[in-house]
Amino acid sequence: MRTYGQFCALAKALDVVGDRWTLLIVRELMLWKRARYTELKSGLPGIASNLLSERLRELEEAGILTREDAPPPVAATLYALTERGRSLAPAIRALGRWGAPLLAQAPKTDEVRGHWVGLPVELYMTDAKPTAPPMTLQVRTADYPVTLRIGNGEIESEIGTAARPDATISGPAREVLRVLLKRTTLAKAKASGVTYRGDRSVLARLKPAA
Amino acid sequence: MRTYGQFCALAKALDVVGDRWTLLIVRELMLWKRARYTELKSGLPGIASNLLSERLRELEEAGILTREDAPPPVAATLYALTERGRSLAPAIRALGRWGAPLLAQAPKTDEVRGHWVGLPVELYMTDAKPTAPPMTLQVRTADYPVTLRIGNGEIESEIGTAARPDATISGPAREVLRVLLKRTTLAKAKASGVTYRGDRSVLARLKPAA
DNA sequence: CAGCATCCGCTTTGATACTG
DNA sequence: CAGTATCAAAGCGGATGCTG
Repeated sequence: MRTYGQFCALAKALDVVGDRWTLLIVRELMLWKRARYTELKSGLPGIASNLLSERLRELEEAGILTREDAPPPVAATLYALTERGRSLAPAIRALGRWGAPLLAQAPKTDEVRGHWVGLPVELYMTDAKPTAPPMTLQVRTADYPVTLRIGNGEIESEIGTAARPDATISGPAREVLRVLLKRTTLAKAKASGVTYRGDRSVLARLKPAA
Repeated sequence: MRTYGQFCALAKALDVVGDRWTLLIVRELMLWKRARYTELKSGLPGIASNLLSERLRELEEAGILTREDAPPPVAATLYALTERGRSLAPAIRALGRWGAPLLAQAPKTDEVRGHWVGLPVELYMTDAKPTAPPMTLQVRTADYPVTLRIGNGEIESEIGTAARPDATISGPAREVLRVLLKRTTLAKAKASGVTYRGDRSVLARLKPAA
């Protein structure tokens, strides 16, 4: 491993997570909680297969993630963050907040994944009615579905479907994200292909966090 | 410039500051406020000269820093962060906090620069007596001197000497840093070559920030 | 001397192919 | 599906040279 060899906390952090793709792999694991190799690859468009496998090995050695063999029926390796890995959340949040304004000028050719919407919603939005009973919003875009659980003042995102969501929002990921982040209204977004079914008050519970 | 091509705030941030050395250059500019090329290079041991010049050009294009020619007498280029560049502070802080535990196992061969102590002190310490009049601590290590101004609940570090500091701490950078971060006592540090002259209450004003 | 630009050998990354 | 193998291209580090 190439290191900076500097007695500096920032340099030490970059020694571990400063390589290309590394923080994006951590992002994927934050969203997936537990993911298999191909799921990670699908969320990292453009990564070379050998690079992903090399990074996963380095991150395991650094104690950022663990690999565990799934139980017999499916026979696969599952990757998950360790506590140390999850503690990267503040850094990812800070970098994400810094980078968010750049999304406005993002080229249309940028790759989008439906499950990415979970990250900004968790990072930038909060529960507007912490004392109300928890609600569930199902997000459906082109690829993986995402379930948002809003309650107790917190928002959690999880990849997958919910049994009985209070509402469902569907459409192109970029437009759906704009609605969830309150960058546009549902009415305007409908023209861009966004549809919403169910309880409108779920959407009303999303509030920008400071 | 190589980009990830992902519609994701984190990826966008890494497109700009994810290259090798880039965040360390920003760190240097946070400490120097305004620095010339050779000053930057001295704080980035190991960087190739052409890489530094390339990164500076990229960062200027990205609006992270500006370059201005110093007034005639000295004829040099001065680099300084823009507001956008300074807004990377939360990200650097978060990454630094994450990396700090790794310093404990840092090899003795790691490079150290005296002015680096300014960063952790600004990031992790706070003014224990916000209402007391401001005080000044002069830090002297092998290379550049650093002035710490403690007052109004804040700590500011600046490279350079103060006219009449309330106290002066000198010695090897690593040991001085341990004293300032309260990882050891002044008495114990004296055995490692740390000396302290002046008002002891300056040191008492440094308190770990949460 | 400050601030690069050039050249060269080495390492890392990217794209694709291949295997249990 | 979950990687490993291969190889070309790009990036990096170190040395050196150039220009005010």
